Amino acid sequence: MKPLTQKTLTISIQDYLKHIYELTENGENASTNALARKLRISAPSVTGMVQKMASAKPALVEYQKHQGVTLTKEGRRAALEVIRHHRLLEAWLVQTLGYSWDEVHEEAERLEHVISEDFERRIAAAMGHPLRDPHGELIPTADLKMPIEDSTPLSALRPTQTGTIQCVKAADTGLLRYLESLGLVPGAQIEVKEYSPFDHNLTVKVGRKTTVLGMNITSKIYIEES
Amino acid sequence: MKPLTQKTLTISIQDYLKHIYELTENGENASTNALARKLRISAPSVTGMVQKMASAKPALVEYQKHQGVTLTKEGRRAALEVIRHHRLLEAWLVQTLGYSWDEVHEEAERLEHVISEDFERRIAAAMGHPLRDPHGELIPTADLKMPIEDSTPLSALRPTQTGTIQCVKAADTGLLRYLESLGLVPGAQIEVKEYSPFDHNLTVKVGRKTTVLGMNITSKIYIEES
DNA sequence: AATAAAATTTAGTTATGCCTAAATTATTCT
DNA sequence: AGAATAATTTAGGCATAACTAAATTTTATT
Ligand SMILES: [Mn+2]
Ligand SMILES: [Mn+2]
Ligand SMILES: [Mn+2]
Ligand SMILES: [Mn+2]
Repeated sequence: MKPLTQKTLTISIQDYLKHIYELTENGENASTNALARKLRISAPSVTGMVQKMASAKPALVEYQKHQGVTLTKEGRRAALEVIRHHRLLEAWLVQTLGYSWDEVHEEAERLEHVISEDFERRIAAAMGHPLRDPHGELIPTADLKMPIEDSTPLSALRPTQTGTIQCVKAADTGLLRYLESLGLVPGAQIEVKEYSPFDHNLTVKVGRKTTVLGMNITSKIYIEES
Repeated sequence: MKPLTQKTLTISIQDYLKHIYELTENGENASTNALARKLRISAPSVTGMVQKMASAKPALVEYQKHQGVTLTKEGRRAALEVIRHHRLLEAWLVQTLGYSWDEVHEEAERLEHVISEDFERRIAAAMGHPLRDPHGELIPTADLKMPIEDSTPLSALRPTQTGTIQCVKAADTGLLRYLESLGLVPGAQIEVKEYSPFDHNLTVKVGRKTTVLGMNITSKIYIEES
């Protein structure tokens, strides 16, 4: 009874799609090696898999030797499906089971591949169809469109600019805990106080705290300017 | 960082363990063919898998050619782990997402293999450590002991005996919906009115309804006599 | 343009977990 | 007991998805 258009994809393929989406969405090239690093799989294994995904019945990716892959319409839809599951699950785990934002990623990573569309609809409805996950990342809509993100990386701001943290693009537990301890969470008001050239450090005021942040961090925090 | 005692078992092996537990718990012999039928896997495949499970590092089953398998202490623990996940999940899906008792089984069947111990603890705590799932089946305790079920199959009762439905051992959606429509759900008070020998039908009064039930059904409904 | 370095692909293996067909063993019937 | 039947196991394959080592192609450097 499963629709022919949405033949069930293996967990591996779902993971490939998700990571290809993330790479290409950031403007990066989804090359074999980039994917291999991201998926923590050897490059030859990735080559084999992308070849398979390219020659699947409805192709999931377009693939040119030595050029990396791009998602087809089918592949993009499937990727957004997985990402929607992941982000809804993260929101659900925080809202109903008291997970903290640094604990949800790993759990969602496993659940995203096995929940039914019914489960997806139920948690979305129970939460009132949230727009963002606990890290502030946009949740693809039920019809699998990715809303447009209008925030800018903190790393692009300069002294006297102010704004609200919209989203933190990170999954690492340690980093997330550190950011939380500094008050760097979605919704927080910030003001850029200083900029050091060469090392690109930013001195940022959050609440009554002032902290110096390196590019490693400022590139992952997205701000809606005010 | 995963404890050596609880090396992660594959989803297939978890399913084998669960089905072996269910067969042996009901006093049935967990023969190759019985398992093959229950798991909907060919008999040769089952032979291969039980051989593997028997020669695993801490053996999960004891296996004698042509004699079927029994669980080792390790295997039993692992089976109860999966069953605890399944039943807690069913309860959770009903209590927090409004699933009906006939919808939960399939979803729990997939989730049971991927939730973390942390997730398990959180849903158990959130529900106040429930003793039974939505079908009334006992949930193994956190330290993986199966509580003792003292109810008896409805099929063993005779006219004038009364009791409360404790549990319905069924997963089939159609059957569960039918039983619900008759009020045959855990907690319902029933009275046996008539017994037809040879076909073993029972005429049962539930609330103000009276129904005739065949062995197929009465053997799956468990009663606490009163 | 030639060479060195990096990225990518091909070739050949491995582990899981399933399958069918054929052989074997156990059980039941005459 | 001997034959028929049923249950079980062995043998040989296949699909998926990983791996390493070696070959190839592309890109960067001199
Ligand atoms: Mn995440
Ligand atoms: Mn979905
Ligand atoms: Mn169930
Ligand atoms: Mn558990």
